Amino acid sequence: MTQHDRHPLTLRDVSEAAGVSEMTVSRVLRNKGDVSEGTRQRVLEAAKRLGYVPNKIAGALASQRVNLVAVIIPSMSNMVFPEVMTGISRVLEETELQPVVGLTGYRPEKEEKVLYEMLSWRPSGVIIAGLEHSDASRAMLRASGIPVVEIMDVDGTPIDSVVGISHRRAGQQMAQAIIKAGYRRIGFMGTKMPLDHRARKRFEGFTEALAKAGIEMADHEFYSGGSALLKGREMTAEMLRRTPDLDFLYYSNDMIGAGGLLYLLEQGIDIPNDMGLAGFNGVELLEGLPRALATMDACRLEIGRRAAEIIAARASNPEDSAPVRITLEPTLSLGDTLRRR
Amino acid sequence: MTQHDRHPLTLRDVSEAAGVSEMTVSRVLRNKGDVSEGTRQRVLEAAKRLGYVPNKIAGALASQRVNLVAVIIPSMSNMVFPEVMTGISRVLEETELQPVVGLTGYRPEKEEKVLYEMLSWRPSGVIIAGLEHSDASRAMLRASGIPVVEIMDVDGTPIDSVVGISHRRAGQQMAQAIIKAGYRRIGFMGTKMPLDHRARKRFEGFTEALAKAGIEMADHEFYSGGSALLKGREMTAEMLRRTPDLDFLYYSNDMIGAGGLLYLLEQGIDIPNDMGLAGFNGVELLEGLPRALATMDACRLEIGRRAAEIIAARASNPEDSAPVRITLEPTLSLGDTLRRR
DNA sequence: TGTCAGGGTGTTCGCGGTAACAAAGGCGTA
DNA sequence: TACGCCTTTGTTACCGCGAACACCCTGACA
Repeated sequence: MTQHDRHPLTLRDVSEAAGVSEMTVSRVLRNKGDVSEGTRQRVLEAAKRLGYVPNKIAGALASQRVNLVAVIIPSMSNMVFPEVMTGISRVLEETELQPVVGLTGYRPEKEEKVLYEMLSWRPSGVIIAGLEHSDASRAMLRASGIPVVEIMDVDGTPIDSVVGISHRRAGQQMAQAIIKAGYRRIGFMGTKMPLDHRARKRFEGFTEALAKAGIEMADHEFYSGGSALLKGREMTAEMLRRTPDLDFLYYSNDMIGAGGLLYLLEQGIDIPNDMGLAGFNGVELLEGLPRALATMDACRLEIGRRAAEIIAARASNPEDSAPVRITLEPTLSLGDTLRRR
Repeated sequence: MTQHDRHPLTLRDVSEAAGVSEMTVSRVLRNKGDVSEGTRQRVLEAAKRLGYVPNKIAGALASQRVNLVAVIIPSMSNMVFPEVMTGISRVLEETELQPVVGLTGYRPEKEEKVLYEMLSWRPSGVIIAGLEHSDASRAMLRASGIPVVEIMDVDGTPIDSVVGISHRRAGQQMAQAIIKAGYRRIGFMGTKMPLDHRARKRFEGFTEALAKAGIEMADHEFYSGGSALLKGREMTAEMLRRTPDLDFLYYSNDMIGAGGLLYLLEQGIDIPNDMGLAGFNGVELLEGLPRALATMDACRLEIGRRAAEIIAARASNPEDSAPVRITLEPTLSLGDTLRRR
């Protein structure tokens, strides 16, 4: 099985070993066209014996088909995108398509580079997070002529198809739920990420809804970097020192929310009566916490699934190229940290 | 910039637009060979105006060079592999190489499929988790003729290069630390993963070292699936009900350890005096916990970094093909849950 | 026995680039 | 002015495979 490091194996090597033409080998290995059972076996045996692995580069060039789907997301380290990926993979596993991930780190110029790199492999489709892209990125996507699905967010103008939730509305709904529960002195903690448009939209929706109810945000703080759990703990301590009369803390993600929750429990504060808490995302982690944190599910799995379905449908039927817009509804779960009235 | 959906753009389109040959365009876009500043500008302008993105498939076929590195790992959902990826990315970002990830779900047959798929793109190197692979996988890797780095684990026989820690020894060291601290009634909780060879080796090393000290494990339990934090909580409760006289709990990962820690704190148990705890991995998450869990850093970032360096070195200098073996030393951190004597 | 249909196999060509070499022009120098 | 050298540009021949088509052979049927 070992190569005496001659030239790399090609179809020709297999075809010679099996005593047939290259084309026949190609047909056997792709299960395309009719090949008699006898030759099929001979070819498979030869391919296996040689340890032949087809060259998809050549195949893709010849057939003008690439079974890759570019997935362009900011990061894999917070809990949200891995779950989106899971949704995508589940769907694509049923097809010939394969996801390939590119990370942008929330930076538009990196996004542009990654996109360029990805498109140069001529994928069958692109799934990309967010609706905000540089002009050049937009131009590339449009010029590529392949299906594009923008995910996570629906507040804006998509290039082609889009699957997501309205983060603005999510922020509003959370504010309404908090007000309805009777909280009035509300603090906010979140990531300092001017480029995380979805966090920004939630924040804007949140303050808007507060304003509409005649409430002004009592305090807020932004952080960046570090262990989110620890940051949540530290920021909570600091904010309560600074603004002791708060009766509610809204966190831009569940991880810092969990840090705040652990801190407050240690301080012996009565949750949710003296202090209410809420996060955002509905991460699985929360299940093990002493109290269930109020949160809002961002439909991450579903978003991935739907986006992949759109790409898969278009790949198998390129004529059907009508853009799709899917707006999912996040569900609010009150948990144990938002009192019910 | 928009295409009137004619055929996709090629070098020829750019060359005609710029009034030069295809070869010259190719040279400009790759910064290869001498091109006069005048034509260079004309070509760049034309390429930009048309929105041309080079076709790497054709380029790779012609040049027999692919700037991809296949990274084959079990999963992205536990905290360990994302950090390995970070290490890999940091190094590869300095080069022309790009990582492409494939997930195996700890299943050898999936690994084989993913590997086949990856190799069919003729990457410049392979980084693959673990030393245990199917015969077919091994054969493919060897036949590929490209650099292979097996990571995470060094207890076994590598195909080519290897970077990792000895999980067997890690288990032994933890056992020794626990015994030295005076604990005697020790329980173990971990994942039920017959295919997670590294967890198994740690467990074996752990029990071996206990045995050598004349101690038998007092209780153990394995879980699978679900929220790790919650599982840690539940298993801990159950184990203490079943075996109330335990004085130490060793968890196979930090996440279930954190669940156990939270549970025990709620129960008002004196940690680390009445009960000691330890996990494995040194995840960042732990920093926000009420107590720092004793744990052992698995050198994940460093492993990723070193593996990528090996691939990068070989890619830039293919003659230098001597296999490398790197054994990293995990550092034990006692935290607040393992008493010091 | 000749014809036709259709399964099984081979041949040709080109996908879109790049390596290697060839050619064209500009320049200094003998 | 002729020569050679260097810089810049073009030409040719693939890279490994698959689409399209050509071909051969066998068997059913008239």
